[in-house]
Amino acid sequence: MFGVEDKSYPIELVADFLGVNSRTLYYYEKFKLVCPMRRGKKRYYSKADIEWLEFVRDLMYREGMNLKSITLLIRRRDQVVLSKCPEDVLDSFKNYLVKVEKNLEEEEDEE
Amino acid sequence: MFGVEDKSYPIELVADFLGVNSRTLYYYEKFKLVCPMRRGKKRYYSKADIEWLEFVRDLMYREGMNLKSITLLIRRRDQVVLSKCPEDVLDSFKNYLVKVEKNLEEEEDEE
DNA sequence: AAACTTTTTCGCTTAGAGTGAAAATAAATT
DNA sequence: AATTTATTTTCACTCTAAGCGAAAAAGTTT
Repeated sequence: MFGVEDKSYPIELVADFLGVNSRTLYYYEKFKLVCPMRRGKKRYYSKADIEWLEFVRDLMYREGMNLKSITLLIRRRDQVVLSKCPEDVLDSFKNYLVKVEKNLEEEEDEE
Repeated sequence: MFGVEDKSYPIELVADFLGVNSRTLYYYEKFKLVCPMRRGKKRYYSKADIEWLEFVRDLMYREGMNLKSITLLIRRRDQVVLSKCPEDVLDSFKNYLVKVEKNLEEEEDEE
């Protein structure tokens, strides 16, 4: 996919690979759809991050979903849609999902 | 909910009840989100139609989902989201869903 | 067929998603 | 540490989806 294991990649490279603008990735981050590792201010995307973003991108571009729908499915741990995401990617994203859910419970508490 | 069993209601009344414009209901129909019975050209919404529309409206207004996402979940018979819809409403909507899926398979064939 | 409804079409508005360009900040290099 | 280079952030703009107002067209009713 991008060569070596456990490497991480700068935003511009990832954006190119995904075929989106880097500003789009910043935008997704605001919606907690991704959370790249940071050294200082600079972002580093892992392989799992990138595959996750591919998955998100497809939901948006291929299927026409919007951001809110995707975050809703994440929060409800939706099987039907999320299961289309590669097992290992979802695994490595799980910790992050938990973190996100906790934050969401604090901010707004419905459900 | 609206009184008597097995009755049906004209679009303006339903729109009022749901708190949306009747044009919105025509709009949803284009996206195959609802399919009211028709006598001639005139539409008649059943109780199940109305409850289904309430469900859809909440997904859109409360959760911020878009139409494409909802139709995707329907096509994938998504449990997590669709299960929030009353059993009986979903039941009476099932025949319609099957019909919708068949049409979709003819038009575009992916999946 | 006149009066009244419902449907359809056209065009406008608002908000979400995405991006370009430049300003601000950080990182790297000499 | 000062200059160059890269990244982040902000601002403003575009494009499309969702929704609705108003009027024209088609249907119903009496």
